[in-house]
Amino acid sequence: MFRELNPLLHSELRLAVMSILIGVECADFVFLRKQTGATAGNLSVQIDKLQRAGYIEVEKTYRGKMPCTICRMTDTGREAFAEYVDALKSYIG
Amino acid sequence: MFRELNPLLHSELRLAVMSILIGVECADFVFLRKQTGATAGNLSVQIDKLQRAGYIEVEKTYRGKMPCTICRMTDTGREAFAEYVDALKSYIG
DNA sequence: TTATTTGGTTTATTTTATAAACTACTTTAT
DNA sequence: ATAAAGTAGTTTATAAAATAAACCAAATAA
Repeated sequence: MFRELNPLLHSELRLAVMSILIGVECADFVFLRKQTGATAGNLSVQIDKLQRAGYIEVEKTYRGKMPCTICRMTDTGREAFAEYVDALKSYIG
Repeated sequence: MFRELNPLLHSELRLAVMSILIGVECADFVFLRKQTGATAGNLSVQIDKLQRAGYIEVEKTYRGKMPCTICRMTDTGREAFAEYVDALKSYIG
């Protein structure tokens, strides 16, 4: 009856990050922070979890002299997101 | 951009309970347990939280000699659920 | 009558989310 | 040149949540 909700995606902030990344080629830390309104610490932790799960790739570069963390979704991430959205529908119709 | 997700509803089990209750007049503990596959302890705790939030009403009766806990959604619950579902759409399109 | 099952609740433990504090710089002002 | 303030994060500590394990009271079955 109810499909299981991937706990890695069933988190407001991680879901927001994935929701952004699914629509763009990539996004940096600052952009994600502004779009989500999250604190830097929270965002840092959640990005890490998504990366460890293989849902996103994280590239550490510099923009000028400033550090810049770029995130992009992986195919695995896309699949997981699609499945999560589908599973959600078993709850909210 | 992203609407806030009511943390009381953003929980797999509580969401499942609400999802069941929105479709029926009422449902008892045993039914909810079977439909959700949750443990009794977990279900007990989550029903309590939904009740305290005013999202469901809980009636303690007996079916024959056996205790029977009947749950039904309140108007407040219906509103909260509708808003939650709506907010979710800002994430999953 | 003594298990076993049913229908739960309570308490303890683990996991998760979040905030606070910190690091390593860069930029601006003095 | 130096101090103060800002940027881009990470790490660590704390609060909150989910879950499991243990328990209880009554009913039923052996």
